[in-house]
Amino acid sequence: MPSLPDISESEWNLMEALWESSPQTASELTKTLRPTMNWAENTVRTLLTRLIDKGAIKTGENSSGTRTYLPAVKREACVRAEGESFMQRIFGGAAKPLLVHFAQNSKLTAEEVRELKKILDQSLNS
Amino acid sequence: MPSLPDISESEWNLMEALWESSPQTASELTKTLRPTMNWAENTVRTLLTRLIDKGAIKTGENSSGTRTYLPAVKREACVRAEGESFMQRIFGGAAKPLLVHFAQNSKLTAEEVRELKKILDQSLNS
DNA sequence: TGCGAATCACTACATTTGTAGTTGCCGAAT
DNA sequence: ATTCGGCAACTACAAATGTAGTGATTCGCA
Repeated sequence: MPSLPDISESEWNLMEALWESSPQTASELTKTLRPTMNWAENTVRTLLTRLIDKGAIKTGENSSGTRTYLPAVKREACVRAEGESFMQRIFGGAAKPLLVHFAQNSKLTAEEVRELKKILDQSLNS
Repeated sequence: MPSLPDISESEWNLMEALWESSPQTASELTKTLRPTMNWAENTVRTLLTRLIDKGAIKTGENSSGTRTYLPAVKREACVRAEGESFMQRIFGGAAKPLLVHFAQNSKLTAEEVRELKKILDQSLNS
């Protein structure tokens, strides 16, 4: 178990951009994120450095010799870790209350409910 | 919308203790939390002060004139807020992917699955 | 009636996070 | 060669968080 790094909220946005498409250079990332985050490029660079320190991303180099960045951890694993941590913090680690909570607090379409029920079933016999 | 305060992880533990039983004095809380957190009483007091500043708790006084603390916000509301924020951060605000994720990553008993399905149904017609 | 324990109000201090700014270097276009 | 725009390395700095320590008050008890 590589024991995943702790990714902060701002950092998470960066990671999403990289999970979505990588490698990217710092300036590419800045442009990618501009619509949502509107960060200065230096902000992006700082976050990149921190993510490298944390071991969440690695670097490479593109054809023109510019440094590129790419994830060193899988999104799914990070999502699981975040989910675990959240479930622990708020629901004492119990999945059912969590599921009940979100089921009750969300408006779902009939179709979504159908899908979810199917998944619930699969979470049993498989 | 009272716009709930931002409660940190350590603070959340304190809140849980108060939601569980209140009012409590600082030293009572310290004892209550000792098994789980093992905090110095001053740590508890600092957190209490911060929670007051944030408007998450209020104070009273017990029969012997010692200050007591009690929640100023409802647990359910805070859970909803935390849940919203988590769902936003990790699942882009979409409930279905979140539910799918936790449904897939949890081992549930047949009974729990039954219950959840019922709740999913109710989340529709009501 | 001074003392030790409990209660408070302040202060402390390292980390983490959010969000940049500053400086130095390098290569391509005047 | 000068110059200017990227790129990279460092530095900055305030707010939030985790986790106490110190000093002043007070109140029951020896």
